[in-house]
Amino acid sequence: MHKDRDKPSFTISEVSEMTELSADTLRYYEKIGLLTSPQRGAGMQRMYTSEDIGRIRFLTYLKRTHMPLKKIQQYVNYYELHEEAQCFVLLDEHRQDIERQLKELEATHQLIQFKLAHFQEIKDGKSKESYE
Amino acid sequence: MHKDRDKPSFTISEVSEMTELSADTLRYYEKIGLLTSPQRGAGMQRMYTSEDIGRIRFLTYLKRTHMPLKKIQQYVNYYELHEEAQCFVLLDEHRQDIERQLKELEATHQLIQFKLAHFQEIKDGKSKESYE
DNA sequence: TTAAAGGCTGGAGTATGCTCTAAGTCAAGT
DNA sequence: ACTTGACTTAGAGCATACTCCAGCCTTTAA
Repeated sequence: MHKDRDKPSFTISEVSEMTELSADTLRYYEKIGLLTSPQRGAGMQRMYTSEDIGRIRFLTYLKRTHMPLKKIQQYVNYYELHEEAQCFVLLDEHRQDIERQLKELEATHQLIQFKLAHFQEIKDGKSKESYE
Repeated sequence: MHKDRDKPSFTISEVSEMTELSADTLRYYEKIGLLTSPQRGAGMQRMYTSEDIGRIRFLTYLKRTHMPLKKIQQYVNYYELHEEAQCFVLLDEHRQDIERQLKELEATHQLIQFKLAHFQEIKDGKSKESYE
């Protein structure tokens, strides 16, 4: 990290470590428009600000909940154009999708607990010959 | 569906409709070993039993909660070999993964609710110029 | 001054999970 | 007899999301 009386800035490998995204992935996200190009330093090196990192963090929240990169891209686009109504729509759709995912995860979680109990019984020898 | 005093059996297109998987996907799952080959009828047509459909349903629970097909394949393999201990391990790993996913979804759900409220305020004109 | 470390670009390659196509078989209805 | 429609196969193609590579440039330390 580089400081000298300006805003702190970070190299790609520092950001990579902080965000757990590879440098390649960070460059890829920039290429496809998920991240705005950061400032460049000596020799064209990317210099990320804390704000850039905040955006990356938000983006990874969306990504980890399976928002497709194309949709994140649209969101970023609208955000940049200050089209809040569109941003709202996209985020609200994703909220609904998250709620659907929660339901599926909960249902499957139950089912798996049930199956695990079943295998546990077999392990304990409580039911020698009962396969479903 | 076909009945004539035997067990009921279903064609691939019937199963496709019931499970919301395309016929191509069903054949693909069979090819990679996620599904055991069903009985064949006249002209080599697949004849799925209710039990087959039960397996497909279980498999889609796993798939919808992001268990990789390779891992489902391993599970099916161990299941067929009656290696319950291995089945247990794989399912328990997936249970942990589901719990991780639930946490991430819940965190992101909160974050999005917050952002949505923010966009709502902008829409209502309550905060004209505040971008984060 | 030179060599190692780290970054740059464009583009090719990979993994996953389907999805589609071509060419053929079979059974039933007209 | 012949057409229609649903099925079969092997294999090619596609979308998504990376991941890696070659070849080059700059900075820094020895």
